[in-house]
Amino acid sequence: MIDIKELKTRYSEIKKNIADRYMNVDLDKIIQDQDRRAELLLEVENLRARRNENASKMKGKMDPETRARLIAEGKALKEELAGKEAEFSAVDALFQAEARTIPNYAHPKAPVGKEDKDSLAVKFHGEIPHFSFKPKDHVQLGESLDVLDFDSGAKVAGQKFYYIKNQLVILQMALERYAMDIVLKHGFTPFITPDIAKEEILQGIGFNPRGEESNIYTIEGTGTCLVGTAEITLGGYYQNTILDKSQLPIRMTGLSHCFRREAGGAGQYSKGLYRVHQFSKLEMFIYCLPEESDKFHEEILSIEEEIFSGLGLAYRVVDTATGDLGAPAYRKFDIEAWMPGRGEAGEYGEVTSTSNCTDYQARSLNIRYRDDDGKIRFVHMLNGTAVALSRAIVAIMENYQNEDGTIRVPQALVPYTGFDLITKK
RNA sequence: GGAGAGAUGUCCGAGUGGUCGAAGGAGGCAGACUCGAAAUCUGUUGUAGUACAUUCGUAUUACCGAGGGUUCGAAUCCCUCUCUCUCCGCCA
Repeated sequence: MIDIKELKTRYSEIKKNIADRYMNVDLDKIIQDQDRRAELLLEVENLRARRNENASKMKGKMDPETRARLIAEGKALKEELAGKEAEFSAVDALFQAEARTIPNYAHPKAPVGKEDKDSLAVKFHGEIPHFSFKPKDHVQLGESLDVLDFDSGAKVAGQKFYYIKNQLVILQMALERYAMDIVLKHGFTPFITPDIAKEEILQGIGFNPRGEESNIYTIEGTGTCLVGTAEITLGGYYQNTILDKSQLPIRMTGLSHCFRREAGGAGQYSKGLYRVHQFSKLEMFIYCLPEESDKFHEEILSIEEEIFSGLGLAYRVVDTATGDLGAPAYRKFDIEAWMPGRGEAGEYGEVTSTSNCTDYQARSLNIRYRDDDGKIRFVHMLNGTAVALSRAIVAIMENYQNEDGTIRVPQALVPYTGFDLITKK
C-alpha cells in the first residue's frame, strides 16, 4: 500500500494516478474515513490514559473506601473504553481495507492509457521469421508430435490442464536450466520456493485471494492459497524484517509452479499453452535501496532480454500503460516474443514481465532497512520473469517448426537437451 | 497423527497480577584512560502511532509469538491458534 500520511499531502497526484489507471477508487471517501478514524483513535487513547492513571493509583495500600471508589471509576472507564474501541476498530478495518485499494504511484515516464494498445513498444529485437509454408500453432504441432496432450489434461484435471510428454519434457527442463544459468551468472541466489502461501502474504504482495474475479486458488479452511508466481513467496521471504543496509541489494531467483484460475480466460488469444491453470516459472526478485530501484529494473529487463535473445527469438519490449499496470507496480516492462501461430499471421505474445513495485509491497509486508542515519526505511521490491516455461515453449515451438512438423531445438539449448530436433517418437 | 517442553528487546537470558518497556549479561554507539589498540571504567542504546512544539523536544498510546478472554489493573491467570524443540508413530 501507499503511505497513508500522503493521502492529503499528495492528494491531487493520487487522484490523477487513480484516473490514469482507470481505477474506481473513491479517495474522498477514504480520507473521510481516515479523519473519522483519527478522531476515534484520539478518544480511545485518552480513555486508555485515564484507565492507566486510575489503575496506577491503586498500587499501594489504601483505605477500603478509596479503593472501592477507584474500582467503581475503573469499571466505568472500562465500559466506556470497550464501546469506543469497538467503534474504532470497525472504522479502522474499513479504512485499512479502503487504503489498500489505492494503487502505487506511477513512473512519470510510464505511458498513460487505458489498455494494452496504449502501451509503448520501446524496443524491437530480431527478425520475424518467414516461412515458405503456412506455420502451424503450437497446439497442432504439439499434438501431432505427441509431446502435448490437452485432452488427457482435461479429463484428469479439467479444462486448461495439460500433459507435456516425450522430448518436450526434456526441452522444458533444458529451458529451466538454461535460464537458471544465465540468472546465476548475474549474482542471484537460487531458490525452489513453496507453491503455497498464506493469504496475508498474497495480500501484501498485492494479490486479492478472494472474490469472483480473483485469479487465485484458495485452499479451503487453511488460510492458504496456491501461488500464482514465486514473486509471492520470494516477496514474503523477508516479511517483518529490518535488513542491514549492507545486505542490499538482495537478488533472489525462485523456481515454482504457478497456479491461476483464469476464470473466463478462454478464446483464441488464450489458446493451448498460452494461458493455462498451471505452469512452471523461474522468477527474479530484488530488494534494494529506494534510489536504486530504477537501475535494478533495467538490470532485470536486460537479463530477460539476454535469455530471450539467446534463444534466437524475435521480440519487442513494451513499456506498460498505466491502465494495465496492476496496483502494486510503479512501472512495468513486458517482453513480447513473436509467435507465428498466434492470430491470423502471427503476433507478439507476452513472455516476461518485470515490475518495479517501489515501497508499495514493502510497506504492507513491513520490510525495511536501517539507513546510514540510523533511520529505518522501506526497501524497494522488484520482480521479473526469467522464464515462464509454458509461454517460452509456445514461442520456441512455433518459431522453430519445420514444414514436416518437426521442431528444431534452439542452439543455446542443445547442450542441455542432448538432441537438436523434436520428432514424433 | 500422539505425548511433552518452549516462544521475552540486536543476541543470550530473568521476571511473585500493580513499583515492568521490562533485571542481568553480551553486542552496538559515545566518552575517559592510551602514542594507538586490547583490557578496564562511565554513560547511552527497541519499534510504530497520536497531540502540542516543529530547533535538542514534551506528553501520551500500543507492542514480551498471534488472536480472544478474566481483572480497576496482564509479560505474568484462562482459552484458541501459529511456530520451534524432544520422544513415539508413519513415511519419499
